[in-house]
Amino acid sequence: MTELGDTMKASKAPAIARAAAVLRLLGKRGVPMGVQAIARELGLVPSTCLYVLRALVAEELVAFDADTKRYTLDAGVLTLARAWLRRDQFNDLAQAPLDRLAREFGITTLGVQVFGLDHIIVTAMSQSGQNFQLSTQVGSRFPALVSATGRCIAAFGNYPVSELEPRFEHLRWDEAPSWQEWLAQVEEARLSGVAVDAGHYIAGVTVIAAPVWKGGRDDTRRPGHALVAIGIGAALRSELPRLKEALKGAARSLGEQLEG
Amino acid sequence: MTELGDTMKASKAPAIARAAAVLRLLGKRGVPMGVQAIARELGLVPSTCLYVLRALVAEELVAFDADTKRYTLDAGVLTLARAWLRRDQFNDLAQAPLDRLAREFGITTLGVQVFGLDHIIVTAMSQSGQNFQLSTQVGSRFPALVSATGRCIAAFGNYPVSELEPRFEHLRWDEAPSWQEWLAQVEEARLSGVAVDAGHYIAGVTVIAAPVWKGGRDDTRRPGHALVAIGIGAALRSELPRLKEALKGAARSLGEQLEG
DNA sequence: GAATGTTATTCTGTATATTGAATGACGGAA
DNA sequence: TTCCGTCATTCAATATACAGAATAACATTC
Repeated sequence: MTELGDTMKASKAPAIARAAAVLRLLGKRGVPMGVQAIARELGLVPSTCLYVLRALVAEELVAFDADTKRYTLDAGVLTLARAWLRRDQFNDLAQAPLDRLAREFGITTLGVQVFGLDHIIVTAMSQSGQNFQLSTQVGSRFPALVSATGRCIAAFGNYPVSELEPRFEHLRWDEAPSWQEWLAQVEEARLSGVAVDAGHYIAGVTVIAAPVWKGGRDDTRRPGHALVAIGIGAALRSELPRLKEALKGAARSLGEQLEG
Repeated sequence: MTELGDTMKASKAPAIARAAAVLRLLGKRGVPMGVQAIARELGLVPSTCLYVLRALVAEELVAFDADTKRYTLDAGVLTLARAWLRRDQFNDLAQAPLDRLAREFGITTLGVQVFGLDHIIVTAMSQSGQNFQLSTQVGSRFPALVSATGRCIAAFGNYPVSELEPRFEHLRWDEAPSWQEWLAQVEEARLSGVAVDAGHYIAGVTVIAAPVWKGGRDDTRRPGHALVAIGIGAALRSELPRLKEALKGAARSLGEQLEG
């Protein structure tokens, strides 16, 4: 599409951009797809698409069913992911405090990695086993500015308002806040060091996020990660102040441990 | 290197083979690496390697530290893996019986995907929480012919002996069986429908593997998956016959459910 | 401070990956 | 059956990604 075209033309290895686009498409769709369908969707020439697919099959990143001539993701992607999980320092260090918080407060906690104003990816998760819990999966992507992490990124990223507003407009919420409300909440997050989403993103669910800076807090740089706590709003209310402090503390000490 | 050269020259999209090789290298090493080091290791020209890396960074599959000029895997690989896990039919269906077996026998169970005679990848795992357990991680790769899965693949894959022997020679075992012993064990697996490795691969540990055929057993095709049970040899002895039957049954019924 | 070994990066001609049209292969409709 | 549309795949011409040398930016060592 147009987005693919941009990343491709700039690069000196456009095949890689195409390959990544194919992998992501196959991941998103989930259903086995034929060459033509993939090519059409991505705006690729069918023959080129075929070569890309063949190369990916050779690498075991894509599986090919010779009978139906359909392609799907293959298990090779798992191997890469495992390697990443094993070596990511944030992930290693985050798991213990996330577990502790989840257990102590009976909530779900997440570690996320921030990709600018585009999106965040969940890289670690812990759930208190007791009863039902909201939960995502490791690897999930969310728009950067949504929910508590969104306010967190806005509050500590030093982005100009002109960059924030257009992105804000496109977000989906259960109970969307107004632009002015949101700005006020961002300002509050900046002052308190923790961002809160009280039922806006998902009705009845409170989300809290604290920024993590490599090597400790540094207001001149943008936080690369965040710790997130998710709980039922009603059940959380009395504990909220304590949880905010606990999350902020965990995020701070985690940041100080990062990068030696 | 030579292997990379082969897959590359055959392909009409060599950049993808290079990209995959870079990703795997970064995954294997775990440490951040510079352009030159990567290029040297893979037998690439530094400039080409640089372009590959830049493309991968643009796709968020590789992270670049501008200060140290070092590259590592990035979280994007996780997103792909998650997409794969969510829609792999074998994985979905395998988890429940794996959990059941793990709990009932107090062992670790695995679901694996077979890649010909090359290797297998662990795609699902279940551990009985009680005490210490041998365990791998989802995403791990093993040589195809090693341990119980190896005998399983040899027994049901209809491979000519001439293809098996050279690969067999290169395997690493705690207590390597002789070629003749191994062939006898393979034959036994063929007759009984389950393969057993009694302390050969890892001393003191018994591994059992049963083949899974899409759409039910079909001796004209090769099994694409297998269920594996891992337990301490001594603790398992009395239960072994029952476990073998249980694993075989689970593998059969799983195969029948696959592919609609 | 000069010299030497690194490193990452830019530059340029050419081998080649990409393209779009042509060819086959298939499946459903008439 | 024969037609038609759609599919995957091959092919030959050309735009371009790539290899290799040259450059630039470092550290380290003398």
